[in-house]
Amino acid sequence: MLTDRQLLLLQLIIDDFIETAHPVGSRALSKKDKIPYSAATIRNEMADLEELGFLEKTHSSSGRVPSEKGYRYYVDHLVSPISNPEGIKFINDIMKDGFFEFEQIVQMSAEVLSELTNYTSIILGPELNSTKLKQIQIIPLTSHTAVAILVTDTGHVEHRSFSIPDVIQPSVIEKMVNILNDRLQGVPIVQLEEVFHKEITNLMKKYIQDFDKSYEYLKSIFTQEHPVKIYVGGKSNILLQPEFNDVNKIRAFYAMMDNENEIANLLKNSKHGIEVTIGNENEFEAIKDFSLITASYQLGKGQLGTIALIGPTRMEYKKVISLLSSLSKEMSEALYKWYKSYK
Amino acid sequence: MLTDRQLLLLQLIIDDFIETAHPVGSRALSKKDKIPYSAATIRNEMADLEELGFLEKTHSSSGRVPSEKGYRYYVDHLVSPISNPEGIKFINDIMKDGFFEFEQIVQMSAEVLSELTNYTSIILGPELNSTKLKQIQIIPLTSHTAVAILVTDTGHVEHRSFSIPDVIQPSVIEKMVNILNDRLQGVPIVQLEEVFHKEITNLMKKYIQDFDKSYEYLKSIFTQEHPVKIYVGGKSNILLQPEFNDVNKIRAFYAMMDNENEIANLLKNSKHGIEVTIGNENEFEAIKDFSLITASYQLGKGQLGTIALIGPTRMEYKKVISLLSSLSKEMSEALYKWYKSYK
DNA sequence: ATTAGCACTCTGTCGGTGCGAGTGCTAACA
DNA sequence: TGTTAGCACTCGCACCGACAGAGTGCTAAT
Repeated sequence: MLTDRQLLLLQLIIDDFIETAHPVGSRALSKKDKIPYSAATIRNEMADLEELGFLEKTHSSSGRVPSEKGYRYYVDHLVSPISNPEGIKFINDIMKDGFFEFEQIVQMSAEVLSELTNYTSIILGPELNSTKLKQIQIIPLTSHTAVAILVTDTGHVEHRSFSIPDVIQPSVIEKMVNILNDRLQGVPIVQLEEVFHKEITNLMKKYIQDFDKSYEYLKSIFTQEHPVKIYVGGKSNILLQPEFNDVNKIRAFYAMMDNENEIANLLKNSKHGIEVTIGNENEFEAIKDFSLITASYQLGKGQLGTIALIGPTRMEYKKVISLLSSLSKEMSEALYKWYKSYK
Repeated sequence: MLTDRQLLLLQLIIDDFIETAHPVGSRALSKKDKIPYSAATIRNEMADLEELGFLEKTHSSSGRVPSEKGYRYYVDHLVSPISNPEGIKFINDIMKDGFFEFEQIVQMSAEVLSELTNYTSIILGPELNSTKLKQIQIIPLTSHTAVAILVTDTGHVEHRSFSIPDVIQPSVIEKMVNILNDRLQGVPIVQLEEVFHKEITNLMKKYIQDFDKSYEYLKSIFTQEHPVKIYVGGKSNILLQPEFNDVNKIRAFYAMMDNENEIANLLKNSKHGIEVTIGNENEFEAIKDFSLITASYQLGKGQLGTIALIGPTRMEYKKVISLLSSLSKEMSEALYKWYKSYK
C-alpha cells in the first residue's frame, strides 16, 4: 500500500510530466509549494515508487517518468476530473442549434472534441446490430437503374443505387416496396439480407409476377456493404505532440487511421461509462504507444455508440475525462431531442 | 539556347536526382554509359547550367540539384513519358467491373492512382456549375421530417433531410414534387436556390394551398450547402518520401489536406489536358514545396472534373504523366459507359 | 525519519579533426 | 578552341573528447 506522501509525489510527478513531457527530477519537485521535503527524501521515495513499478527512468541518471502502471494508478485513484466551464459552455453552445441529421450532430461533436483537447477524436455510429430499418423507398432513376433509400430508426438515411430489369412497371415497384416495408420494418440492418432471403422471397413470388427476374437486382440492395460509419476529428492534432517527432511513429499512426475497419475494431468492445486504456493495455499493436479514452453515448431506445479520444499515453487525463463525459452526456441529450422530434 | 550536351546532362542529372534524392556530382555522372566526357568537362557545363538557372547547389561544394526552372524545362522539353504496361493493365482490370455509382468509379480511381504512384491522389467531382438536376424526390419520414433525394445528370445521388410543417398531406407533397421536377429539371445545381426562389414560388402559390407555410421548409432543401466532393487516395504516401522527414513539413501537408476547401481551390482552375505546376509556380503557399499534376476527365456531356497527383517537386514525372493521362482516359471511358447505361 | 553532502552517471552540446565527395580554376593537351 | 588532368579548396558529416547540467544513490550527520 502506498503512503500518503507517495501518493502525493506520484500525482505531482505525473501531473508534471503530462504538462512538460520532460522527466521529473527530485530537485525540481522539492521546490514545489506543496512539497516540504528535501530532494533527498524525494529521491528515496522515488526509488521506492520505481521499485513498485509506478515510475521508470529513461536512463540510469535521468529523472522519473510514469510507467503504464503508474498512469493506470493515476487514472484509477489520483485523477480528480477538473471541471472545464469554457469547454462545456462551448459544447452547449454548439449543441443548442437544431440539427436535421444524426450525422451533423456526430460530426460536429467529433470536431468540437478534437478542437478542445488537441487530440484525435473518433466517434463510432450506433452499433449496427441494434439499428433497425424504419423505412425503405425505391425511386426509379432511368429505365434500368434505381436508387433505394433506407432509413433507420436512428434517422440515418442511406441511398444505394442498383440496376433494375429492363421491363418493370412502376406499379410493380410500388407493390414490391410495400411488401418490403411491411416485412422489413423493425428488422436490424445486419439481418436484412437474411430476412429478405428467407421471408420475402416467397411472399414476392406469390404477389409479383415474374419476380425471379427481379430477385437478383433487389437482393443487391441488401447485400451491398453497410460500412460502419466513423467520424474522425483532428487527425493531424497528434503531430502537435512532442513524442511524435519521430516520422516512423507518425507513419504508423496514419497507417492505422487510414484503416477504418481497424478503428472500428478498436472501439467496438466498449461498454457503458468512461474507459481508459493505456498503451499496451490495449490489445492492438498499432496503438501500444497511445492511450485511448472511450465513452458511450446513447441514442433513443438504448442504442449505444462510442465516442473516443486517442492521444499519447502522456495525456491530459484530468481535462479529457471530464470533457468526454460532458460531451457524451450532451451528445446523448442532443440526440435524444433530435430523436424525439424525429419520431 | 542550350546545346545538345547541356540538354543531355540536364536530363540525366534530373533523372538521377529524381531517382535517388541525392545531389548529383560530376564524377558519378561522367561514369555513366551515355557520357563520354570527363568530370571536368561536366563541371564546366554544370556551372553554365547553374548560371542559366536550371541547377542549384545545396552548398558551395555539393553536387547539383534541379531548380524549379530546371524541372520546368525538364517537364516541357525533356520528359518522354514512358509507357507503363503493368500500370495500364491494372487500371484496365479495375475499370472492367461494372459500377453502379459515379462515386465508386472515382474513389476507386483515386486509390488505384495513389497505389501505382506512391503519391497522394486527389479527384475533384465534376464542376458544379455544369452539373444539372435530373430529378428530385421527397419522401416523408415522420409527421414532420422528410428527406429530399436529388439526382444529378451525372448520376450523383444526394439526400438532404429537412423538416416539414405539421399538417401537410402526402398528396400535397406529391403535387409540390411534380412542380419541382417540372421546373427544376436541367437547372444547374448551383442555381437551384435562385430558380426556386424566382420561378417556383409563385407557381406554388397558385397551385398549393397555404404554400407560405411550407416555403421556408422547402427552401432549406436548396440552401443546404452543396459541398464539392473530393476523393483522396494515399494520404499517407507522402510520408514515404525522404524529403518529408521533417515533421513540420508533414504538419503543413496534413493541415492542408484536412481543409477540403483549400484543395478544391487548388484544383478548380484546371483546364483540358495535363498540367504540371512545380513548387512556387503554384499560387498557394501551402504547396510551395510540392508539385501538382492535374488532368481533366470528362463526363457525359462535356462536364469536366479534375484528377490530380500531389508529391514532392522531385516527382517521377516520366511515369506519372503517362499514368495520369491513361487513367484520365480510362476514367472518362468508364464514366461514359456508365453514363450511357444510366441514361 | 530526514536531510546534507558527495561521488558518480548519463545526456547533450560544443569545438576540433579527418575523411569523402565535390567544386573551381589553371595549365597542358589534341 | 574544346577537352582534360591535376590540385587546392570547401562543405557536410561522422567521430571524438571535454565539459556542463541534471539527476541519482549512498553515507553519515542531525
